[in-house]
Amino acid sequence: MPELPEVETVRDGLDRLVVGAVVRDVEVFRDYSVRRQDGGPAGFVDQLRGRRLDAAVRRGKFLWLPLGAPAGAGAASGDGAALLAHLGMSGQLLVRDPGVAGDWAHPHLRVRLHLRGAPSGAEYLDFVDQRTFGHLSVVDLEPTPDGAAGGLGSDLPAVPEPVAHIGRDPLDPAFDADAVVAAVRRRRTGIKRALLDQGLLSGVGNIYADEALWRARLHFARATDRLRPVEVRRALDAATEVMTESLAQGGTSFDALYVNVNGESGYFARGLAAYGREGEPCPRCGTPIRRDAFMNRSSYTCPVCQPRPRAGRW
DNA sequence: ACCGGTCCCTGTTAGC
DNA sequence: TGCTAACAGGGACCGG
Repeated sequence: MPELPEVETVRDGLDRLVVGAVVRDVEVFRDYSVRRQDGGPAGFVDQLRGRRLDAAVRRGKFLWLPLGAPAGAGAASGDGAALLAHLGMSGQLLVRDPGVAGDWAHPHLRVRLHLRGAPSGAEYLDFVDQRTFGHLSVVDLEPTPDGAAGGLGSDLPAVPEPVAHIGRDPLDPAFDADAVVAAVRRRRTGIKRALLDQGLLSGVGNIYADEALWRARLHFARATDRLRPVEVRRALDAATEVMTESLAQGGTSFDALYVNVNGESGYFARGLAAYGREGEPCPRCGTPIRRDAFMNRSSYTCPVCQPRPRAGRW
């Protein structure tokens, strides 16, 4: 599934390959993929057709392309609008070369944008999504409360309305680790729940939460209000490290005209110390990794490096 | 305001 | 072999 580093790889690809293009036409093959759109599928098409893709911006796992009017048309009103995308767990954005696009169609193609004037010469931007947890919509931009850039990839101090309540992610230059440490410690919950809470910080999913906690040697159930600041900081720094390393590996594995996100990057083949490794030896101490049910999914820990807190003592 | 549980969706895999 | 059930998971949403 696309984690933050994969989404950043996609953002970078869109920045290079389709920013500057005008949307000639839009096809929606699966209404559910635009379920968040005001006005439904017809509204989606109407608000996108004829607009120019002006930038590629990301915060956490949300990705958006601010929209401009095509050359010769009047200026946009207000803070503008953007094409917002969330890839969910199986979404892909595929930039199609006219030489191979032809009648090529993926079985899970949900939305197709027809482009004109892309710097890469690409003809289509395809949204492919097997499990349809992802979605696209055209939304209004609103100013950021702190006046800093809304996300990575643009200096525009604005974010899509659905992103406004999401915290910055650890790869954002404006990410304030000290402030996040303090906010985490004000919560009364477990550390993993806090890491996954997009309101505190964004972009950390189940996999990276487990990897970060393994690196920081913290059990997922440790109480946030009883952790020392240095321990919370260690978890945040570990999350940043894991994502930075993954980005370095994933960013080079995709073809220039095929911006791909399918969870099969090199990272998953060799980078994971704990996640998905039940029964396999901890890379640090050799103890078999343990799997626990947690929040209707799984958590992987080393029972020695990450001892479970005992009630009333931690 | 905070916190935790449930649901959305589909393809793959495990188990009977 | 064929069926069912579990599983993967971010975030909207809802009730306490």
